[in-house]
Amino acid sequence: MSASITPFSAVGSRRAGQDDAIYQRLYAAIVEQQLLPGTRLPEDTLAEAFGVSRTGIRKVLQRLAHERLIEVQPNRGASVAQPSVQEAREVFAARRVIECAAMPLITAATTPARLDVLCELVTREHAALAAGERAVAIVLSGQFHVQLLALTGNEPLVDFLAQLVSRTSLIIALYGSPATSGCGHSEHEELLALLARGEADAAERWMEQHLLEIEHGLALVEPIDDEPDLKRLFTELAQRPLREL
Amino acid sequence: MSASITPFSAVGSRRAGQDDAIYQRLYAAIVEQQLLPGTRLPEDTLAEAFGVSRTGIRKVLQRLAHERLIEVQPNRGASVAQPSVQEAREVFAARRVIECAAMPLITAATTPARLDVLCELVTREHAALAAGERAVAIVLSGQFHVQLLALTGNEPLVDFLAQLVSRTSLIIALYGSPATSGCGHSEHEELLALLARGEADAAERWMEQHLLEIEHGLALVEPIDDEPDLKRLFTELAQRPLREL
DNA sequence: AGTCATATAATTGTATCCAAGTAAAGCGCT
DNA sequence: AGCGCTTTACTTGGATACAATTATATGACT
Repeated sequence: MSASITPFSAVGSRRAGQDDAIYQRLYAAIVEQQLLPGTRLPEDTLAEAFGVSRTGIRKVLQRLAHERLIEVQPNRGASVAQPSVQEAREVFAARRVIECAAMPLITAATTPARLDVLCELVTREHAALAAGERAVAIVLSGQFHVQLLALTGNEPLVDFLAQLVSRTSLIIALYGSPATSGCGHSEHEELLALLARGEADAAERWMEQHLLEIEHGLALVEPIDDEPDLKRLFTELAQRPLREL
Repeated sequence: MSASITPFSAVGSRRAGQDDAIYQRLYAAIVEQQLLPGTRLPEDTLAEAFGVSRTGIRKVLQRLAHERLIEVQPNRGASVAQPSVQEAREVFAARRVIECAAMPLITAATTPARLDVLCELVTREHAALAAGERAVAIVLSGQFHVQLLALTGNEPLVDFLAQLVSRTSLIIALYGSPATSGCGHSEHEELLALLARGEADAAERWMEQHLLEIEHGLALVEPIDDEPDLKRLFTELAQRPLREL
């Protein structure tokens, strides 16, 4: 019963074509962590699954590749992107630069009606969290950040942040513990309070702290490869004393 | 004798394919204002010109469309983008947010060797301007801004700014007078001096002023459509008294 | 003359086909 | 058993052919 997870950027006035639906489905599946990082995406399989030819699939994959949600190795095909530790750090650093710097503009553009929209997103986020839908909560948490920046009315900035937020979903999937639910419990509400009072500087500091907390809640260490891990795991397992289950 | 104008973003580790060369040529032609905004880009013509099939061309066009350098109307084809006045304002606003906010990071990352790289860009910009190559000067001026942000080492940010800078070329082509040569005469050197002295705050203020000056040097008014203009032009021309050439 | 409808030309959208490249399996050898 | 080579299967890369859509030009009608 998840709300429709649509890509944030409308990408101009390009009206939705046939393959746009395929894009949105894949996009949603990735950011909702149904397709985990590393999952291979063969063109044939997708074409068959969506009932179209490989041509249409390739267009969609290209778009996702440009948005860095999938990685395409030449002659090897596409798979859901696995951001490296450095990439992850850069994504967070970029988010800090943009979201903090835009905070004065956001505060200036705040109106009660617009606050309501954000408040509703927070409510839905809490509901998803309460229902145990962690992945949906992460997406909603990201949408909060995007909708927040949307108050600036600056489409290029919003599109770019939407991209960074999408990549953040991948990063959480890779480096987060099962407990990491996007942003902290009721932190977003704190920001709304600051905005309602028009405290731009405090809001900016809050955002920096908020993003730092999320980043520091991750285990940003390069995951070990499967090969040596398996070897060690087996020898370790062979030498382990037997224990009844 | 223009230096190779390559797209700033390396777009990951995706090694250059065959169509990447086509992309770079089209990219350069657009930002150098050889292909002016509004120019139609039929797939057949391009395919024939580059000696490849339409398949490869479409991939390139899709990428350019994603970067907002061309506009693709469904069933109508692609043409060089014509940013609206609002788009232009948003591009500049986005640049102000990013480039100003990143200035502390840039100042911190400044080293003499890196300043030399920037200084050389300024030199080449002046040389192009002196040689009357206005379009090249605009591109070099843009590269200065991108290389500046590259000091942060933040790839997502740099890629995004590169996109904004490219769009700035289009905006200048549409709303600039023949005199607008990207950035002011020897302004960039002023910034380098500030960076050398490590004055982060002054550098940030300088950048804001710099970008505002560029924007205000443009005639950001919606261009009149050709239709009524042509009618008026012809009647005006018909009633004009004859004059010997 | 102006306008609407039709027909034609041009361009894009999509599917299918063949070639090329890469990874994996199979085989023989040391 | 381990290592290297060859072959096979699979996947993508690119081109071509056909269908769909749009814009233009032509013509008849008001």
